[in-house]
Amino acid sequence: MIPHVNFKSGVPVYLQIVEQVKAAAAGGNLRPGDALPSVRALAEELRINRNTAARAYAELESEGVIETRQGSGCFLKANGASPLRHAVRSERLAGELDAVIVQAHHLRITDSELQSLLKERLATFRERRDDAPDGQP
Amino acid sequence: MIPHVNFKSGVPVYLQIVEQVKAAAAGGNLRPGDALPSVRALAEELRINRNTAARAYAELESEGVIETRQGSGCFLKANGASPLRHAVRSERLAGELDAVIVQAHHLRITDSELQSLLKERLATFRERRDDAPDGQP
Amino acid sequence: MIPHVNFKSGVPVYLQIVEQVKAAAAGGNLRPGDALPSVRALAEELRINRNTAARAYAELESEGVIETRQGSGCFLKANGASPLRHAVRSERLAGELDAVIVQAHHLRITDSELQSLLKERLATFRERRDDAPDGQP
Amino acid sequence: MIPHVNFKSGVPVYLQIVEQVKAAAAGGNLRPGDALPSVRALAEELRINRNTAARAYAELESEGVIETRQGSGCFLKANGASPLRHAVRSERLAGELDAVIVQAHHLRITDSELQSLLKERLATFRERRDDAPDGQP
DNA sequence: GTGGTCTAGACCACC
DNA sequence: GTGGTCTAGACCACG
Repeated sequence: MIPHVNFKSGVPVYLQIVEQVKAAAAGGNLRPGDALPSVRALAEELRINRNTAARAYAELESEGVIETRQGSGCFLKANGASPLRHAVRSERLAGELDAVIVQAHHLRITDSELQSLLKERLATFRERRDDAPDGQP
Repeated sequence: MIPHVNFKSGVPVYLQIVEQVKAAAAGGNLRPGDALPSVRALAEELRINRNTAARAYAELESEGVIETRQGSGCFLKANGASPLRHAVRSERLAGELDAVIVQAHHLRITDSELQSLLKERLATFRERRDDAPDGQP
Repeated sequence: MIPHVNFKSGVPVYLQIVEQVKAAAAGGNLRPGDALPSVRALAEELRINRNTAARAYAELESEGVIETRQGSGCFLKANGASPLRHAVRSERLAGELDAVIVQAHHLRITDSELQSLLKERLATFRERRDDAPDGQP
Repeated sequence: MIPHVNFKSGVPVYLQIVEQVKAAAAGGNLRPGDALPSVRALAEELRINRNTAARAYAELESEGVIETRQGSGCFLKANGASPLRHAVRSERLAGELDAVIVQAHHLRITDSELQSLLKERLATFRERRDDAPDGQP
């Protein structure tokens, strides 16, 4: 699983990597236990500084998404029990949803269109997970 | 309509203002034609520099949310026809939704919980709009 | 290539820098690929704030004159194919020429004097370019 | 002779008026002795503040382009002898020409194209002057 | 080391 | 009175 970075987007490169690994984990392209490329391999592949790659992995580890085992590399962790209570977690998500709702309003997208869109995107993710039963094919 | 800012959140103050004005517009607390507080008044109220307030308004104007008239102040624009085609707009929103879905996965919130949450938040917004039929009374 | 700024002229410092870099590029003192002084070095040299220097470079980048690479510095871009059609470009220049013609009239400089003056200035520029075949030696 | 202003251009309204009056004088649409609209007529016509119109006229008067006679209005002055020596005047113009040359370079317009363009624009101005032998027709 | 962002103060242009 | 610009200081992100 090699992320793809856009140097001109203004979004920090290390964050682009973080987001893509998280998205791959959510979408099933990466499954618990799967190995990620080594820091130096990733750096070479994307033509980025090794520090930048290391920073992305450090961020992912601190978020509990991956696990680095000295000498063997980085691996996707199981989507373990979150340290936060369910109510807290859904509250956090509610904040993000509100932002999406606000933007939908300014994009003149109706409530029901938004709900359909969510349904559609969820289906896409589910499909992707089912198509990749053993991690990246 | 006076936004409320949190100086310790790390989120730039001017962006907090932008988001709150957009949310107020989407939630019905601000209606097209309504005047926003002047740059000076806002700055004094929030104890921030005038430039910070001005920057928030500049950003809102560049996003097409407000209109600024020299010497008279800033006013909420009608949520006019977006210059983008509908397909482009919903694609843009889909990207944001995907990010929410990814985060939901990492927060271990199921698809159906997410859908319920969206429904609930939409209801909250609708309610707010109906309670403020003439702007904030 | 170190620009020279005049603090009493009333012209914004950052714009003076922009103009001088553009003039150096046109006059051959700077050639594609040449490095510009770093933001910090330029600021120190001219005794200005780093932001002022950075703003000049930002403006130059947005005009497509230079290219800025994180961590390495700023470099003069090749005077690449303009995104505008030739007709549009010469129309834009015509507007500037008209302004010069108007001013010539108010300075009571005749048409033929103006034409000679242009010829003379063009020769000066050409000479400068020829004297600096490898950037400023 | 009623100028036309563009409120969205960012250029101060009073300066747009100044430039247009000067251009009209140079192009022959206004001739020495011609009357300009009164401050209040101009302000009403363009839907601008009377102060803005007055400021434009003040600027024109201080540049020696027009003359205000209390009670009778504003009139275009003869393009009187400039207080500056010829050398100074052509030096000033040379600076403006240099700026045009630099921009021509960035617009990838060749030296000879620039010279032709000047010739063409001068011809246009001359023609306009000849077509309007008695001021605005 | 590099460039970029956010906030701020002073000043200006406009109505 | 209104909003806008320029310069500045402190801090951050990146390589």
